[in-house]
Amino acid sequence: MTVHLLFDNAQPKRSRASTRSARLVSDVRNALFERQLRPGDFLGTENELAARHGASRIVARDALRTLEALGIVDIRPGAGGGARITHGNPQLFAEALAVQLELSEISTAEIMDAQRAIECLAAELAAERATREEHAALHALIDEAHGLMHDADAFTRSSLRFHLEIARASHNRVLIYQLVSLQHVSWPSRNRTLTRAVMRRIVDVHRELVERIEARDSAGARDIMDGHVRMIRNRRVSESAGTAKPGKAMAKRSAPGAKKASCC
Amino acid sequence: MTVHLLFDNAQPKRSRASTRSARLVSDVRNALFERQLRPGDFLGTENELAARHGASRIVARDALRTLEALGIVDIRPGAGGGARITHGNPQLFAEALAVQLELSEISTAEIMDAQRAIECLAAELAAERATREEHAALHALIDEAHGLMHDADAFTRSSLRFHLEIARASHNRVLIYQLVSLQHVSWPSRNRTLTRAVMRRIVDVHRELVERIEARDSAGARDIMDGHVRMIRNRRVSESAGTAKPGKAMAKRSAPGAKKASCC
DNA sequence: TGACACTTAAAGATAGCATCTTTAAGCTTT
DNA sequence: AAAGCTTAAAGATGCTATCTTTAAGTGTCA
Repeated sequence: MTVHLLFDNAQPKRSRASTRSARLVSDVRNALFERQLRPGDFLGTENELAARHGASRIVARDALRTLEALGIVDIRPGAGGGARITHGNPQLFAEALAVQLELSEISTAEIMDAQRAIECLAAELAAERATREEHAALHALIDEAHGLMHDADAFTRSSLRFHLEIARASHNRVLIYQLVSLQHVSWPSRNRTLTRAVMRRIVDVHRELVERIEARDSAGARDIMDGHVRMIRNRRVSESAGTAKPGKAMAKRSAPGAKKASCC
Repeated sequence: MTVHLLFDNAQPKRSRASTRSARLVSDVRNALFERQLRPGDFLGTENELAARHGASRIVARDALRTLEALGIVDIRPGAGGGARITHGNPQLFAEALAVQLELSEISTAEIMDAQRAIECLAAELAAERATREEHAALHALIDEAHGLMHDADAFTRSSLRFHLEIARASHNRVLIYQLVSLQHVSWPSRNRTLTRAVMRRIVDVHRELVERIEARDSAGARDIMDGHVRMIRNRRVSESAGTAKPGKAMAKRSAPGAKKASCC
């Protein structure tokens, strides 16, 4: 793997790349990509790290805060504590994507298109690979949604779980990670303009989708999912058209005298 | 947006969620999702943040290290410096995904499947939306690759840029972000077992792909990309089968006496 | 225009206290 | 003697305070 080589020239501007803590972070990350460090390995305590690098505790602390935020290490206080390399944490990654999409001011349409790509493949692979247990789980979620048609919010959440379960049935963790991320930014958790008729149609489509998956009809599953997500996309886009995002005009360049933070 | 609501119950264990710096981070992130803070806004200096929260400078410093790692703020020293909300940074997000995939010990096959989903949609959308300039850029990259067939490494890098250019032509930034991320972990930057015949076939496929894109044939473009990425996937999987990853057996649980870091 | 000093703010160092967690010793009970 | 509970000690981060050094703008004066 030569991943770090690709990243090294993408460091923040200039100054931050040359601080001692940034170098420490870089060392750890490179060691990780070179497989010299593996999940679960003990990295050291603040004082050990500082001593090993001939720096003060502040430097080690800064580096650990960064590594922690990147989801690379897990820090525990107390005897036997210290920093350890974590096992993966999808949630954290989902958050990173959500933040970046927010900061980049990306439109709902773009997000939903990407979601379509993920979900179509998930359906396709689920048809090829889903187990009997996963088939049963999907049926259970359909029944659950069917029983929640009186509560639009609960119905939406159940439907969200259904889509996620299909990704699980694809047995591809990358798809799961990406879907979790995109759902976080694209699915409103409440008050959709959701009529009873729409709910019924959604349940029908879900049911048909599971039929194709059980029949191991990957092309059919993909097609149904494609149409389904396109429908969702169009609903979302027209909904968010009302609550138009503040355009770039509001996001003033950081000129001298830019808006001061009144909160935080 | 109610994104933060979804995340709040996904905080790290327990201890770190209740520190002063973690609360400060949380405040800023929530303000961001609630649109009280926008890219470019000035957040304050270490001392200002500390004073505003009635904490010491170290607390503000810890929080800023975390926010910086999350790609939320940009910090500059000197007069007129301090912390500002960044505009999006795709690179940083790509890195986050690369790290998580590494830590989760995900297989090449999983990554390449996900990449197929992304690239197929990119091809489809590129066929619908690409401009004349983007058509020209694609042609230029094909010519470039054609002239680099004597150098397998350079050919590979050029080919990588070609795929990325198609994502750009899709005019969907989410697809671009995701492709950049996946390429970082899936594409070897050198010494593939790349024969002249394979290179020629790749150039041919790329050329055909651009033809379909120019003809606005989205289904055709998707089909070609699908087959192309499947081929790449199979090559990668068989290549990585030789250099088998160290299995979970090596990643010992952080038992007392787990491997000590010899580096970093 | 260019060199130089001044100001601002982060980077880094040092010392110390506070607080929380885990470990382990010691005691009790069965 | 073994199991379980209590408690004390040790270990590590959390937080504070103060200081020096370095980097980045800004303005001044030649």
